[in-house]
Amino acid sequence: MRLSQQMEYGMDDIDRRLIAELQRDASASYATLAAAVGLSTASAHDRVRKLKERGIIRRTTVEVDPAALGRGVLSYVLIDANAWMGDASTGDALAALPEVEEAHIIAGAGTLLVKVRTATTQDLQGVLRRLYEVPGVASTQSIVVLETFFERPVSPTA
Amino acid sequence: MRLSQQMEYGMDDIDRRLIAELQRDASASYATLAAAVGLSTASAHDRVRKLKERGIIRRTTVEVDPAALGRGVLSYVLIDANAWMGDASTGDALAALPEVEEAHIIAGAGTLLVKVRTATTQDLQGVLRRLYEVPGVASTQSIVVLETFFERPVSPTA
DNA sequence: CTCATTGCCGAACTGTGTACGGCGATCTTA
DNA sequence: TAAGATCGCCGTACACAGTTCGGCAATGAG
Repeated sequence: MRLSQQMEYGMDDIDRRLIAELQRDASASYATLAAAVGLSTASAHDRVRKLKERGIIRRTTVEVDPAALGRGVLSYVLIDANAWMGDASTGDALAALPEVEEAHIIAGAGTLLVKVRTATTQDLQGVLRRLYEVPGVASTQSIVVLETFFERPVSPTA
Repeated sequence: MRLSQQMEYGMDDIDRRLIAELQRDASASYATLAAAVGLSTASAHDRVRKLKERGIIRRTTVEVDPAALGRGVLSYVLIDANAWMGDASTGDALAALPEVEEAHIIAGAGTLLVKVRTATTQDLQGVLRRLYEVPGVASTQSIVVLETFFERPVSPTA
């Protein structure tokens, strides 16, 4: 076992560059992908296959313009609870709301933090009403995003 | 011009189902993709190509396990400003920090909201120190995520 | 020193992406 | 109402890319 920077995932620098390329354009051919990292097509294919097998690459997906889907307004909602909300049932109840994109349990003042995308601020109002129907929700505090500088994938570079 | 639910993007139900399938697995073949929505291979190919041309599908990418990249700790940082931070230079300065995944200008109490991924909470400390070097940053308030219920793509369904 | 393991490569095969032409329906316009 | 244009859908064919296979060299273990 050799020394590792944080934990042993068996990732070397070529793997990180492969991930960076795939994050940029997962539709690129294995030939161009291999050329970008200085490997043969077969080797690049091997490495990407292993990254998927190990669960490091979870899936290949598409990034969509939220406004085109009627989700042009981004908000974050802090939730205070009057009961324990750490069980899976809470996650299921939040996942049932299609406008909720992320749901986290947090440390500090509040209890929950959810990321919400709606068409309008009126629709955010509707989501808040449905949030109050989730067991344990005592109060909410909404943060509406006026402008987004950037949203990008996890950086593979240290 | 027919009536639309929110704004005219020329999206019909088949387009939304195609997007949902691609979000689930963008590596699927056009044959299986077409079968999932009840179309021929050529038609599915046509629709996806147009969705990309119109910018509705921005890119195909991969979802990566953040922990494997040394980004196992997720935090949100609220920033209060003592100067105007709405210019692009602020966005550039934040984008220079690889741990910052999102940066937004928000309404309400604070001024900025950034999403940060680090290996440890000590590393979050380091990011905060560098955040204070960004012009305009007066104070910060960190929200550390203890557990994530889910993170998922934008829902194409109404 | 020998063996096992690992990562890399070239080449062949198979499947898929991609482009093309034609068909029918819908909407426009005269 | 009739004629034309536009749009979406489809089947087909070809070239390209994904995928697999066997072999080679380097590394590490026994």
